[in-house]
Amino acid sequence: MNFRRRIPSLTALMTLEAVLRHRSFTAAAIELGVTQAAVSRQIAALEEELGLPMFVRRHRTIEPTAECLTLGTTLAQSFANIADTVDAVRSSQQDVVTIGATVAFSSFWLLPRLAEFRRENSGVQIRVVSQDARIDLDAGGIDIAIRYGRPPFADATVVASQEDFVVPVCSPDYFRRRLSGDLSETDEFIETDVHDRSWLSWPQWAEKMGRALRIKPHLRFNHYTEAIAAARAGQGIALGWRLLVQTFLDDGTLVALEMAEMPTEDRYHVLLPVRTRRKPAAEHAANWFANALTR
Amino acid sequence: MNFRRRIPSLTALMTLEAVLRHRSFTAAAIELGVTQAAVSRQIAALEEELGLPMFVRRHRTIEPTAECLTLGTTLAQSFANIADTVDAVRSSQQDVVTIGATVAFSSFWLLPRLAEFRRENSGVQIRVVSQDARIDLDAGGIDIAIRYGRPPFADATVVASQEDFVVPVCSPDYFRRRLSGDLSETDEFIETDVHDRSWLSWPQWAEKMGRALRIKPHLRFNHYTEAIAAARAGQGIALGWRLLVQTFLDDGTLVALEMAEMPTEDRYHVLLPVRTRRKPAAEHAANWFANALTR
DNA sequence: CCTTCGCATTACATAAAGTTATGGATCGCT
DNA sequence: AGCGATCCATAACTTTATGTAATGCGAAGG
Repeated sequence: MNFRRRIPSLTALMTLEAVLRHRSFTAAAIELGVTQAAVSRQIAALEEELGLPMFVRRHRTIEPTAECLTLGTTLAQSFANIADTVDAVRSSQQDVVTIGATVAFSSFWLLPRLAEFRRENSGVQIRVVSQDARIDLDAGGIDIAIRYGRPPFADATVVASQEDFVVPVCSPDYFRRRLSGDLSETDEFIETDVHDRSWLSWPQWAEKMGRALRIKPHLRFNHYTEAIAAARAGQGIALGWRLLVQTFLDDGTLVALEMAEMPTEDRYHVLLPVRTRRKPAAEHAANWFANALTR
Repeated sequence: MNFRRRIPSLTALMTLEAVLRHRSFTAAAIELGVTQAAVSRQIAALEEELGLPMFVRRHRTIEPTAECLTLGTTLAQSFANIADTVDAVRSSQQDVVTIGATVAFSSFWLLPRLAEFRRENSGVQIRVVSQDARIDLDAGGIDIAIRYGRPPFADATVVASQEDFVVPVCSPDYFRRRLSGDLSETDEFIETDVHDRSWLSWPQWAEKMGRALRIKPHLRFNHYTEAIAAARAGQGIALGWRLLVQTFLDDGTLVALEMAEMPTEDRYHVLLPVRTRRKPAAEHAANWFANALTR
């Protein structure tokens, strides 16, 4: 029962199964995410180990040997059984829903609403994965993504979407300290450095609002959460995405400097994966958050 | 069907199966031939990957989780299937040596010598593939070929070669019935129709021997074995390749009509494949038959 | 209290796997 | 006939996965 001694390299066997299915080293390499040379190496090593050819090499094509067909059939079945069981075991965590969002969205919008979600859905655990890098739903592991951008999304189905508005915000204290009136170059601006085309910087905001204003940021941060924290601490004016800063406007730790709010071109989307498995709990949670987002 | 993406490290899965069977990291490590630390590492990595515990660690003992039991059952079955199939594929070929030769060579030379080979190599099975069409060693499935022709052969390495001689042969009965002396047009000639440039027909023999003889064959066959059988049955004279008909000359069922034997331009070759894998048993058998051929 | 035992962890070593660059062979096309 | 395309093979080098030695921790039992 010592499988380690009886079975050749499982990497090579997995490679064999892919080559046999594709009838091509190159196509198998693409699926496996390695180079043709790596596949050639694995097949050669396996043939050496078994003392048997697996493929007859012909010009631009290969033919499997009888032994290869025999072995390949078993491998395909065995790997499918293993993969299915792994999937089943993973999804036995049926009641854990993993949500992916940006750090700012997660902090400002999602977390304050988790308590309410939990009260209404006591049987479901939420796990939050926050990262500013784009969440890839095809990679699996994420049940719901909340993404800022414009559809269509190759990896996702849009459950709901919500536009937003941008408005300059600052603390009440800063508001009292400055001269009333329009923004001017004597104001202290807080900028967030985000290298994403959907992001809005201060100069872009001024241009879109038609302001003849040369804005030189007084403070710069690489996370929006920090920029907003600085604004709330009275250190200047930051651009506020209404949906994200609404809780602070409500509790008075931030005030809007203008009545006019500029609509954003991009929107927030609640997304479900198109290619990876969906849990029922995840679909239910997605609907809940979609309602909360569009309310 | 991309198993590589769906299945965690197969090394870790194989480790899990062993740990579950032994209910012990340390005992599994011994079976796997690694250290306990390596096992600990693999299980930890798998638990991390799956996001689930596989074992509950207790004092000096471990208990598998329900998920571990589920997964372990599938793994044990899948690895057993793979191992059994690998074993079957290996042993189906390891001690079977397949020799390819023409039907005539197989019948007249090879088969009479198989008994002796078997006596001296009781662990090796010989399988004979006889066909008059050329044996392609590149196609696989043939371990040794015995081929009549001239090197070089693109698909083969020559282990040994042996020239032959051609001589007219007939049965002793036919020999007594004919007028003594040179062959004449009153003799009954048995011809074999073979469309191969290495073959020798009666007119070609007469020309090469400088005989002013118009030979019109009395009988024609498409297999040389039949031509020789007809000659032994007293129905005429056939061209005899010494190596092939030697056993009949020895047992008296055929006699040579002339002392002069014409050397053939082509030779017999014992060949091993250059491109497909060689079995140790096949190389040994090739040497045995090479010795027998050149003896 | 001390010892034992079995898993956990860390820093390091190395085997296994993968990559880049290049070659060879055999088609098909001009 | 020459050239280009395509697909597998191979060698030298790189990266990743796996394994090891040393040590630690914790919970029993004597």
